[in-house]
Amino acid sequence: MKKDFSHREIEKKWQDIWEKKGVFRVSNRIGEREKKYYLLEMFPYPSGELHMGHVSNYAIGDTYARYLRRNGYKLLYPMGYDAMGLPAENAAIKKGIIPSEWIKKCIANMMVQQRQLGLSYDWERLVNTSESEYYRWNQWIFIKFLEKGLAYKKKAAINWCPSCGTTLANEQVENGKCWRCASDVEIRIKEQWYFKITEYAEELLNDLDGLYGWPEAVKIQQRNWIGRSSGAIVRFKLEDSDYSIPVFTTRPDTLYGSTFLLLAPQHPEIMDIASGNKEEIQRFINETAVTSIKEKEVKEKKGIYLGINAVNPLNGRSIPVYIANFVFMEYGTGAIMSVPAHDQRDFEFAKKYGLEIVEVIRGSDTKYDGTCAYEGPGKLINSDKFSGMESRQAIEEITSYLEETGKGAKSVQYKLRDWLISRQRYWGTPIPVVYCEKCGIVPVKECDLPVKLPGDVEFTGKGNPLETSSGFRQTSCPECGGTASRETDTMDTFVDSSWYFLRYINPHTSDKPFKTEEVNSWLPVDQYIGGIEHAVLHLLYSRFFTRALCDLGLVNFREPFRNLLCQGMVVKDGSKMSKSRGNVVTADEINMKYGADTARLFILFASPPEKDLEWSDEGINGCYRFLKKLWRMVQEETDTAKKPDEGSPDDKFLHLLHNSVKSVTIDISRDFHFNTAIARIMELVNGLRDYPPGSQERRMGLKTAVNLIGPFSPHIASEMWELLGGEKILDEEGWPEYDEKIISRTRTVMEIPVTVNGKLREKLLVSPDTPDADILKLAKEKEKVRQFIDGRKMIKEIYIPKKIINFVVKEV
RNA sequence: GCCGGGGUGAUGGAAUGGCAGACAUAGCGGACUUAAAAUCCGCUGGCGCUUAAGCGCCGUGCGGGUUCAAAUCCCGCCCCCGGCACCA
Repeated sequence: MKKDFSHREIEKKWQDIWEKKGVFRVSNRIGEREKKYYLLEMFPYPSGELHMGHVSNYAIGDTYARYLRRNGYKLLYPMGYDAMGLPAENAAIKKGIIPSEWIKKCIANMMVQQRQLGLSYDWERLVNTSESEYYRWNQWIFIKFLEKGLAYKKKAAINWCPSCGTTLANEQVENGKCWRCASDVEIRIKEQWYFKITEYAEELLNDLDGLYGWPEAVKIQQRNWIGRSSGAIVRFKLEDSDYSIPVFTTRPDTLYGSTFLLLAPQHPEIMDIASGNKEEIQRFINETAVTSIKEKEVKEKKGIYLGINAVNPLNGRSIPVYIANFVFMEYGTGAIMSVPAHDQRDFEFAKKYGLEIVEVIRGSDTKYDGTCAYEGPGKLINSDKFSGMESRQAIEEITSYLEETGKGAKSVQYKLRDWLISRQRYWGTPIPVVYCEKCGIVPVKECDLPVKLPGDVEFTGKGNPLETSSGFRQTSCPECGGTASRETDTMDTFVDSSWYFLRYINPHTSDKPFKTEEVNSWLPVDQYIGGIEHAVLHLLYSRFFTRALCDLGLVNFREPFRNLLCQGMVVKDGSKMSKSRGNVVTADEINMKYGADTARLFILFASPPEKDLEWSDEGINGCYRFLKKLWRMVQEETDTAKKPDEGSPDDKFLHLLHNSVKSVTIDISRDFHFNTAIARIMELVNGLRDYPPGSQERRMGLKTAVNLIGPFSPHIASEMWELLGGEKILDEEGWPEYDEKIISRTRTVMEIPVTVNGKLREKLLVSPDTPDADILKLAKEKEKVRQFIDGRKMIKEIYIPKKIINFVVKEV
């Protein structure tokens, strides 16, 4: 009799069987009676080494995948690699390895480790975004976007990461630092390519309401990021000029209190309207416009007078026009009307430059007191015919008045900016346009795609390596055939991940990105699993892409991910496990010691999936012990010559069995509470010790326990299933069923806690068919209960059937 | 500052209005063993009473409230984590 199991042997055996039999492959055709399910994990950047954070992500997905298959779903469960991006390029700079070679090795390593974890992907659908067969479709989509006006080029203030040597989208700057390398981001002016995500701002916002399967936290983050504000655009005419300056405000009710205007330093019309010292103004602009946005601290407010005044459109007052360093060009109209009495920023500015402050809103309990702005709502004062009105109403009426008199209009603005996709790096998708002196910007012809990354480049660590290729840049114009130069910017790698989930359906299709009909039949993704750090990045970009592709007629749905599970981070020493932080516990080291089955079981048992987990080996041994125990019981069982007895198993056992199956099923399917599901399986196994080897209870219970543990620890479960005489391999077996009727029929005794004034005094054991009145009577007869009710006045007798009794008594 | 999420034994966690601490880990005690490992059994929230079986009181960040009953709902506060941060 073998005592312990050899995880290495068993895991290898079953991985080979699964692969040989192609158990997890799935065809694109969905039969009429088949229930399809698309389960997806956020694909990884192939760092080359899996750590426990990855294991957590994949264990959640794979366990659920195996559960779904066993419950009759036709399951699509693919894996791929987000293989473009800076780390590979940095490796090239540091170690002189070509990125494509480097990344191939990394992917190979990742795949080996993923297989060793026993993940049940359909490997034939592998997607690698760094292959030209993938990224050519980025280029193709780019050209479609260009044709539709969804891709465009503009010169604007951009975020520049000096360490990565490239521009960044707004979403990729966190607290003024680069999301990848945490360097301070600088603001520069640069001409760059953008995707027009703002075109979908309203829809991206509104449709969040329909995403019932998404965590509220993610939806809120997206809502805040999109940042919708409604208000009015008000035009301020300049004195002695035909110019007027439009400003956006959410508080038209404060318009009478507007005593100056502020323009963003980058405002394009400054030099046309300024009449002060232009040199000084230019100096101010230079100082403030291009700067670092490193800040937790709010910068000191600074401004400069333009030497010109505007007219307040309501009261005709002459008000000065300034430039101010805290006004954003990218938001609203790049100009604001300042109401110092009712906006703290304007208040500070007014104090600094000695500008007039006029109170126009008076709140009921707080109001403007001269020390700081009053920003709340209230009754209007000093506002002509609007005086006395409440803010809410005044906003409406003043806006209508502005519309009637042609001085303004209702307006909605968003914080969301267009997605800057240009990157000055090599290891990304070349943007497929050329610059022709005669024809201007010309897209590469579809038939000439892909524009491949050239091999003859130098990685010096300075500048864009693409510019060092001798042949890449020089090309001919697709329109006129004349000499032209190729764009050397590549795309943000978030472009790759914005549609990879569609490519899994047709990973090898070479004449289009994917087959629309098949994609429509599988998508949206039924369950997506990934980290919350992508709440606004990848998840917002993908929602935008899906809509844009829908409007291009390429898909027929607008939301890509129906349900979203954000798993918690695996944390070590206080920060997220990652190779760059050097705090990883690798999947390999855990795997060597305990095996994949234990590693998976433990990480799922340690906490519910959405919670962060501070990694610790403490406890993993418990899961290892549990599997060993189960294994030993199965060995005992197969060693027993005795045939299981006939007749029906005892009620206590049946109750335990069916209840266990029920709990495990509910815990997995309702809310991914794998930790409690595993606890229930442990209880079942512990309960089986009451029955001797060879008894039918033991035999039945073991089979069920092995079956239930299958999704979590698939190798050893498959092996045990075989040992127990399972005919099919476990992953092709059905999921155990439970019978609610058996659960209630076999409930032999009911334990009813009896409390007096809410304090537990006794537990009453009764048969489940005892009438309620008798239960109360029995409870009152109990010695322990009488101690607390005798001689006192009974106020109330509460019996919540099958749950609890509470007697409310009063001292007399 | 604003918006989220959270705070339960020594530890990971369970319980979402009805027995607080399931299931584990760690610890302690015992069995087996020459010994250790492995395995198995028992105990394990705090305080107090009791020779003992047992019993009582307290206890889910803090303070109040609702309720027959609160970790769970409501109000106020403290602390931790995450996101946003001069967006007019």
